[in-house]
Amino acid sequence: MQSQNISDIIEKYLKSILADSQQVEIKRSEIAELFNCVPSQINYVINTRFTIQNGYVVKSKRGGGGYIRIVKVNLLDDSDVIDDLINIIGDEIDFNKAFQIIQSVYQEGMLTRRESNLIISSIDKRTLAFENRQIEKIVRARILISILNRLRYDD
Amino acid sequence: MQSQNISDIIEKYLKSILADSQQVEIKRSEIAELFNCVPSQINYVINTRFTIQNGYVVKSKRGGGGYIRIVKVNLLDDSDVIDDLINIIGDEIDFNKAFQIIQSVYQEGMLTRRESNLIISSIDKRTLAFENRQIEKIVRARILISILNRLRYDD
DNA sequence: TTTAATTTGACTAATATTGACTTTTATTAT
DNA sequence: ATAATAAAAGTCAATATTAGTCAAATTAAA
Repeated sequence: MQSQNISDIIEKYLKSILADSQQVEIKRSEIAELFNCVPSQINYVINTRFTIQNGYVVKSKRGGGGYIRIVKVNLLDDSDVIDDLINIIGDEIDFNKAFQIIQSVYQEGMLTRRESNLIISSIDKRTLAFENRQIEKIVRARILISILNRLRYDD
Repeated sequence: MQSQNISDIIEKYLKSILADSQQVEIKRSEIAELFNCVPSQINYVINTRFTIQNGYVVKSKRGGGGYIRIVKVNLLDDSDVIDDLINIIGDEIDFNKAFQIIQSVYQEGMLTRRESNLIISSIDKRTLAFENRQIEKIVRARILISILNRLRYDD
């Protein structure tokens, strides 16, 4: 019923492989042919759905025998992870990126599902919609950073 | 059997589907065509009849393969307490009042201690400090309301 | 009559798709 | 070894495909 665009379908395909193994290696043109799309669409899928915020690292090689490899990474020490994420966030951040960050923090086990949902509510577009589009992103970054910093210590 | 305006008819149509399943996913333009109205009327119907107070959560995506999904959620018993709190908050709120509200929601057992602390981090004065003092309060009110609305239902 | 609800459409924003062109790497021919 | 060619993947901008917003116009209700 849902996700009828090719990008979502390709995403699901790749993630179904990643459910069983730590990484997946593809040949761009083969996947493009398999799903009847242009090769650059594979890049689009990777750039929008397999970012580091999402917990994936991508490596590729051109030329004969070229490939794209997507590796699922577990982030190591919580405190380092938090530093990295705060750096990624910077001074402003859009909702999609913020969502991905919360998602990966959740997957790290640093937030419960309920906590994640509450945070997502607090930073979503409707909540932070303003005349000034930039303020929205700035506020979102501040909230997120504040919460991540709060996760550095218990109670 | 009165008031057969298009909005009511569309509402009934969607609710008849929701009588059988937990959610309905539509393509805005298709429904608009089906009922011979402009696409934005679908937004009107959703905004006026499928709100969280009524027990619906709406998610959508634009672009190719876009959709609008309406999900029926179980409202928890605290839903009218939440109504009251949202009224108290209004359009803006200072930190102290917000803190009290979170505290009482915590004492009601609707938030864990950790959740409360995360929320407080996200709305504290430093997080929301702005040139304009009023914006701070407005943002705080929005965040708080958004979180309270999220507490109306589980998962 | 006054107010609230509905309808409409022009404009905006987000997301996806496509393809021409570029860059990198490997292989083959000289 | 070196140069030419082939075989990948990358980039980027144009276009297409949705949904969202907002306010004016219209209609219904009080």
